[in-house]
Amino acid sequence: MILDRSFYGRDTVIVAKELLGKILVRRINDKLLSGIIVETEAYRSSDDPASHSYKGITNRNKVMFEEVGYSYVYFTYGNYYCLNIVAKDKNSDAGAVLIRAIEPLEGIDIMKENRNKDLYELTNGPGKLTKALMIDKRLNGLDLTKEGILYVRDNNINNIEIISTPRIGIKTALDKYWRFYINGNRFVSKAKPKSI
DNA sequence: CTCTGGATTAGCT
DNA sequence: GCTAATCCAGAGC
Repeated sequence: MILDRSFYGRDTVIVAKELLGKILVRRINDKLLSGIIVETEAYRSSDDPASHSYKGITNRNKVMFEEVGYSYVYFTYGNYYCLNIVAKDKNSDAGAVLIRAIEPLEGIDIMKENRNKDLYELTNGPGKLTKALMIDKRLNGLDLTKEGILYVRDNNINNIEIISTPRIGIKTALDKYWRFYINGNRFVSKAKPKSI
């Protein structure tokens, strides 16, 4: 039921696409907060100038170089955390999938307390969903293939149409269409890539 | 040690 | 559509 290590041990771009429709689960004490992943981006390694791991290993990005299926949480723009899941095939030294948006399922009341916003503004962006789910740097480097405080459940979804576009908020590698989202889903972020 | 800019968001025009 | 807020990581000296 929980996605296992082999799911993440494939090409980062494939995993980004296949994470759409899966369920991200965050447990806080005995409460579950969850949502369907509706928007992702793939960030690879030395072949991807937009990736944190492009120039090699640092203290911040080291989990991207380690075992797949672990969380990579980083802080940005002075206010926000972004959640990634380490994913790469065995020929690649680093890679991760950024979770950009989810569709809330369980724990919506708690998400509203955390965000003080209406339903459609709770989790429709990478910095928004981490706030809604109370994800910060303390959750960096967790094994998401175990049923702990953060994991991803499998889910059977049919008839979704996947759109790919350049990634959001970057200035390089705009020729790589490594952002994926579920067409028509209202919880996808409203951000637009620089070129499309 | 200092400086620069960011895988963003909210709020204003 | 535009931009301030906000602070840390990474790079350069």
